[in-house]
Amino acid sequence: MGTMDTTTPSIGPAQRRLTARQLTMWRSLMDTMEELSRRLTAQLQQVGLSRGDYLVMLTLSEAARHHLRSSELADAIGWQRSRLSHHLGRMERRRLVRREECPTDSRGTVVAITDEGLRSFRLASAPHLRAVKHYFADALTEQQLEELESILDAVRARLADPD
Amino acid sequence: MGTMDTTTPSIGPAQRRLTARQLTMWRSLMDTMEELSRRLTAQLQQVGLSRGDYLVMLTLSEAARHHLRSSELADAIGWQRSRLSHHLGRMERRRLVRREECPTDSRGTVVAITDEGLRSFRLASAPHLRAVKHYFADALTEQQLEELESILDAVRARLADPD
DNA sequence: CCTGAGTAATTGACGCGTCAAGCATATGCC
DNA sequence: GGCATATGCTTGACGCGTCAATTACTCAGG
Repeated sequence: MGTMDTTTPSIGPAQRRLTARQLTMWRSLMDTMEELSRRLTAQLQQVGLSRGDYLVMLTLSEAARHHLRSSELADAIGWQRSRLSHHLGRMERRRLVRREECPTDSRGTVVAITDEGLRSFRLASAPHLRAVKHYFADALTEQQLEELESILDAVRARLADPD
Repeated sequence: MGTMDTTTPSIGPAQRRLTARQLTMWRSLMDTMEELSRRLTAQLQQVGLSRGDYLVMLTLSEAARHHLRSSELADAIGWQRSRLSHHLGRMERRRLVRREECPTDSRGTVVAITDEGLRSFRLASAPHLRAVKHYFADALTEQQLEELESILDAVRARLADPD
């Protein structure tokens, strides 16, 4: 139970258990990210959009002719179909997007951003990016940004690993 | 609008706008954290607990006599009261916690973890910590952990800043 | 053609989180 | 004491996210 573990001769994963330091960092990471996320959400909410709304409209606004197949949109933003369906339903009620039949596959749906949606997105965009810059980009040095990149790569490698 | 901005003589925040690199890192950070969070949630779900359940029970299990005032619990885990109320309601239905009148302030509530809750928490704990170790701690070098610490400090400083 | 397997998207149920409103009790001030 | 105000907690409404089930269509093989 002590810090030194005589049963594992320091091969493989450093220790069998998390060190106090690792655990602290983990909690800190979670806390910080959650607060950051809350802050960004609150910022967007001031113009009446959620983070999901923003992401959907960003993707649509960048797409050719401002529309995408529902499944392409889901893949682009990494959402499950059902999540997207629910979200589009809510967005459609607010006239931010429109759903149309897909001409090439009658099972499919094409999602388009409306003029109103585009206006709303453009209005939200500048303050949102400013907030990201303020809380994230301006907080870090170029050096730290690089370090973060390698940290995220390392974690993503773990997530991608089949084991 | 180009990359070089002649109006700001490179003082203050490096650029007026986010660089492509910063924006990419931001998206990467968000994506990675969300996936990490999903993974941890799924892991806990295998033993029938949510992340919230785990956090609440962890805190209670560490408290003197396994109980806390509702507001102390909320502060300890950084939740709003209403969130905690809702969550405790759900946990109480599943007999993981119990709410009792506070003897010193009749407005107050004391929350205690039940035996069943404690059993459930202990059962969940080892695999959960193993997952945190696997996806997070083992992915990073000691060096990276230090870098992450300073990165998180920098962001937290921004979040704490009044402006 | 017709059938069966696969695919696109939606739906319903339910847990979760936030906001605003509400209720009961405590407390400071006259 | 009695009132205003503050505090501790709960509630209801509603947006959000996941899972499992469902509907509607496509398409390959016979």
